[in-house]
Amino acid sequence: MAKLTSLKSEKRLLDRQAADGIRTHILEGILPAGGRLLETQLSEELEVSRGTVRAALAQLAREGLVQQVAFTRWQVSETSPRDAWELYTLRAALEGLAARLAAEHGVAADHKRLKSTVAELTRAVKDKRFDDVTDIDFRLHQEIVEIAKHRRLAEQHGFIMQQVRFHMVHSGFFPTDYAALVDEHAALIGAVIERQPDLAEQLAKSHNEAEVKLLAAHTEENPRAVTAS
Amino acid sequence: MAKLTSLKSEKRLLDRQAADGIRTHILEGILPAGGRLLETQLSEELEVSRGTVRAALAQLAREGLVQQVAFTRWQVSETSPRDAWELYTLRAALEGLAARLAAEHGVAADHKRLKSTVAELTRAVKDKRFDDVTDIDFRLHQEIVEIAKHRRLAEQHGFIMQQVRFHMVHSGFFPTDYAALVDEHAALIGAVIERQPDLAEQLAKSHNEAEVKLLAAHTEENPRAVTAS
DNA sequence: TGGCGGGTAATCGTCAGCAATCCCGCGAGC
DNA sequence: GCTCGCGGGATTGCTGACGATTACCCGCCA
Repeated sequence: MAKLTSLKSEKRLLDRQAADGIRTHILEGILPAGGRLLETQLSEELEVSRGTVRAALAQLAREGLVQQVAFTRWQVSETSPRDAWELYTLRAALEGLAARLAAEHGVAADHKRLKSTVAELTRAVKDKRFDDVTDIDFRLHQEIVEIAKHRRLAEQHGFIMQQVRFHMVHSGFFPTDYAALVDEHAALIGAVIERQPDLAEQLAKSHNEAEVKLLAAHTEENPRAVTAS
Repeated sequence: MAKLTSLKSEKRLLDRQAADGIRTHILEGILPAGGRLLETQLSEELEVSRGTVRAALAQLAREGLVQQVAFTRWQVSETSPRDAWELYTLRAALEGLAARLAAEHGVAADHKRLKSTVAELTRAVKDKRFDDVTDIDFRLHQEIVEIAKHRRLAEQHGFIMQQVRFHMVHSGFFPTDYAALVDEHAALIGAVIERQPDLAEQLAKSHNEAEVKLLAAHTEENPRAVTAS
């Protein structure tokens, strides 16, 4: 059952390893939003050449975590309410498609996995392990996308979710109504398992719209909480 | 009224110019699908260093036009029916969102521009200038996306449309029912102008679904027309 | 036929260095 | 006081050469 993980791609492609390292730092909030990134400094810390660092930064720029100011500097992206709106609307569109496809193409094994993850989510909420809740939430959505068997969709969704995570870390926004969260996910997964594509798509979209409204309210109350200089 | 176009970003960023050059060659079909790309050869032809060529190729790989086989070769992407399905389903989701937003946020000037482009399209079909029809079709969808004022959506849509163009060139698939094409676009633009977000989204999606069905029929009739070794 | 090993060719990664550009502070001039 | 221009310093952009690593091809051999 357990898949073999490719022996290759272990050590190789140094630029991607470099990107992984920088990405982790950004996603964990160690590097502040808007913070500057120096090629020479990174190349010393990571012990790779400047060229490799440049390749890594270009990749991260494509992922939306880093911005390039030509001839001047690299910096960690900043977070604005506008970004949050873009992320959630785009996420809704992508996850709507993913939910539809998953409802159409999912097989028994997929359904089993989804049920298991929902159960995990429910348990984590009951136990008030809220850090775990967030992780499981992300994983659940990722599983739906994987079931959709759509390479480009999975890639785009991954980038978007990375930015969502980044935005959450730097804006201090987290879900509040955990009961509703569980209900919405349970309903979505139910629609997927019962092979109701239209309903699944609709639920995936409305789930995201609910979040974007919460977020809007949050940024109203906490204006300019994080935006750097 | 006319905006000033930035004086900068004209000549600079050699790696992007290199990417532009290679991209054009690929999109025009000069380089065959699956065709190999040699760093040394490209660097000679473009008269830039190999490092710059590598940066350009990495960019094109992120855009989906080129594939990297680690330590071995770069090659132009190949086209499969699966790719076509991915492109059209993803495109439907993105353009659905774009149409909805455009219907919600579009202003009079936007509506005027859309009407003008639809008129162009109608005229081109009437005159049987079918090359122009394809270009105007692409431009119309791009205008809707621009009206949506959604940076990430515009970026993703651009990449997808590039791949759609690539796939059309290499699979020899082009629209056939031009009357229906004009009707569908007119209906979509009408919904946008009349500010009917739900209808606009629905029309954008069904328009794409119609195309994916045509494409499926086409690849049934012409199996393996282009897929290289 | 199937496995082993060497040769070749291409990419991956490094390095030193120069060019191009931007940022910033200082001083001149109004 | 304010604006403007002008260098100097810092950082990125790009190059060329080089060695390291890897994949592919092909012949040898059992």
